[in-house]
Amino acid sequence: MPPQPVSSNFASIIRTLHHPPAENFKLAHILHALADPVRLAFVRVLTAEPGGINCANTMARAGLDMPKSTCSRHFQILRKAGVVRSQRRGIELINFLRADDLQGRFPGLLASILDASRMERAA
Amino acid sequence: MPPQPVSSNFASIIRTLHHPPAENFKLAHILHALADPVRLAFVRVLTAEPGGINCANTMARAGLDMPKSTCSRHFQILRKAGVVRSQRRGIELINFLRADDLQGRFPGLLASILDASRMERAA
DNA sequence: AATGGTAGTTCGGTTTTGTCGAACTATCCA
DNA sequence: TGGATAGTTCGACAAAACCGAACTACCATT
Repeated sequence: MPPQPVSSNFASIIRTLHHPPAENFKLAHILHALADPVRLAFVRVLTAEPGGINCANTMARAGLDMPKSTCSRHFQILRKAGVVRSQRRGIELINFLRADDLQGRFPGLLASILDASRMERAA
Repeated sequence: MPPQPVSSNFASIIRTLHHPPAENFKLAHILHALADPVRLAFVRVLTAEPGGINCANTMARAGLDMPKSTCSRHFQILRKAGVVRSQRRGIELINFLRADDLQGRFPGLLASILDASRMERAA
């Protein structure tokens, strides 16, 4: 086949950022996504950032430090479960909590987990 | 050392069945324990059995079949997280949901997860 | 107190899942 | 076109899940 002149660069965006529709959320996946202190900390940060926040700043706000690849993987798990939506804004990837989708699919679930998380931190 | 005449057989019971006190529950452990369809099914069964239910019957009521060792391990994870209390009754091990302890430590958490689980099943 | 039966745990080997550095891709700016 | 920044993917290694087999605990009978 002939060589591609320039790699069409939106293909990879589509490949990396697939978000499940709310009706396909699986409870087990959501609980697994939140059953990790790092990811739960990320979600707590996201609740305070309705305008979205990028990966590196999420780590900083959570007071955590880790390799970029690990952070990326944590966000990937949150994304695949439906907890987070990510969209590119310029050079960075902005993450949003899918609070409404979660509330619609499993009412009260996220709120009670976040309550529990804050309670545990406060103790 | 001198040979033990008869192995003191309560030691192993203490070894196998250690239940954390409610104030030591970790949210991440509880979510991890419940982030598995099999264990979540077990917990749903336990909610309907306030008098406790043994391992084999829990599987049966959940409509599941698996090796004993796998079932044992699932209950071990639930136990270590604090979701379940197990006590020997004669030949069998009876499992109870620690609903009150969970409610005391993380109010509303278990209820919302069970609601979500039943909702997902019903759909 | 030996035998046998039932309930469940532990062990060992294999498979799956998580972690992290290195290389790669996407985007912006000069 | 080059350099800088943000994040993803790859590959190798480490940790955890799975299941059959062997083991322990308990009860009942003899």
